[in-house]
Amino acid sequence: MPRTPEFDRQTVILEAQQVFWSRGYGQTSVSDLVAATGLKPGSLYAAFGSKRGVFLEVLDAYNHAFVGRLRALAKQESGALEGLVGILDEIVDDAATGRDRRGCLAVNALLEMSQHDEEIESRLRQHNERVRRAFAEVVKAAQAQGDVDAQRDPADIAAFLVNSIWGLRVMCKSESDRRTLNAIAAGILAGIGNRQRKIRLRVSPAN
Amino acid sequence: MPRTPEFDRQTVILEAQQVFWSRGYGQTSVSDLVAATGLKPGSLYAAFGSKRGVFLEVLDAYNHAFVGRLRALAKQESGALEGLVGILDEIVDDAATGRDRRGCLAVNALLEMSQHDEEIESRLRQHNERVRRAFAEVVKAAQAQGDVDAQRDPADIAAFLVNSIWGLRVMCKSESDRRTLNAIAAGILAGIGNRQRKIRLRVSPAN
DNA sequence: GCAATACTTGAACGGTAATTCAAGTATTGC
DNA sequence: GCAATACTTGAATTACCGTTCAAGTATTGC
Repeated sequence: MPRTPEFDRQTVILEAQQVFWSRGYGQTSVSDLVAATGLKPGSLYAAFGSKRGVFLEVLDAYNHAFVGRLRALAKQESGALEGLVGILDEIVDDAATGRDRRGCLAVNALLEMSQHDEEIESRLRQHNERVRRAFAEVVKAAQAQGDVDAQRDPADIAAFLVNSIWGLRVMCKSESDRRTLNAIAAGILAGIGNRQRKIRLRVSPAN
Repeated sequence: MPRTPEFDRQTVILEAQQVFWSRGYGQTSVSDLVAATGLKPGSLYAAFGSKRGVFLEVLDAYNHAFVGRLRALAKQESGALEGLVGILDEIVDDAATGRDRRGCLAVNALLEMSQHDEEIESRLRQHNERVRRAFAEVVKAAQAQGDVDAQRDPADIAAFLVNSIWGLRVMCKSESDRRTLNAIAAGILAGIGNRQRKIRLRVSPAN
């Protein structure tokens, strides 16, 4: 009897994610979402309730993807530190290439909205905690593998890592000099106690 | 002959700064500025041209104040590292008290506007460079005073410091646990090579 | 094919924002 | 005091945005 919906919810969310990520919440109009997803306003509102509803789902999808990646890293039997360095390296590379400068969707949302939208604030706080726990698991694995000082609390190291990455996610908006970015990454590795430099950042061609 | 203007430009800018800092650019309406400054729309537009004009001047004032503070620190004959730790400590304390969670006006502006406003982007890039140079001067002083490893490039350490502080300016939006924040600060100090912990963070009462 | 179902469509609505401008008003030098 | 000056005022203007809804349309089971 009923007609079946003509769109795939997850596809729509990923398309909307691109727009929100590039332009932020406030600068994204419903018209932009309509253009990006192909859904007309009525369908969008039937499916998600509001522009804000779309955004909340986009945020959840974003967090889920990143936490999933970290959990996979923590489960591996070796290379946890290499995995962390890989993530750092990727963020540095993203900043140095500097094509879009979109930064991190969650950081952008936190700064744009947490002040005046309690639901988004608490949602992002939950996301933040999940990310930090996931990082802590990876750090714990790296400690078990003898690559990170086992004396220090993994949660503390994870908090420092998240802080540093968030810094890079801001930095990428105005800095694309690879030498500078590598120096920052080196400082971060020193901060997690990797004094011996067992792991080095991949040195990419000069910027 | 002419009537003299009835307001003090700097006072108006500082009042506007409070509003932009608390609410961000997009969420601040001209009515908010009218309410905060006491100037009516017509006077505001006569004096600053546009809402954006007010914001640019606010941004300049903000940068000028912070850079001035750093330069004063660099000129002192001793205590450069203590000064840096003091700034860190202040930011941590601000985050832990978490009364307003306004973070850093420049970071907020960078994330909100740099993508779609080239003039603001380049202005903030200049500000960023000035801040980093000023930090580098303080680091140089700390090196001369024997408190920071003199082998490392002050500019690199400064970049790492700015990155870490920007991270904290994001972190304060969703984290106010003092233990966690102190752990982050400890990581930052480890990152600038303060292994011996000559300087400790002031330990404030539990959160 | 047909009726039932519910998805799709896009024009219209109400609200709000930034900006302008013509009228009002306070201050100045003489 | 007076005329000249230019600052102040706030209602009006223009534009856009999120949201709704009534009409249209495609799909399904029979």
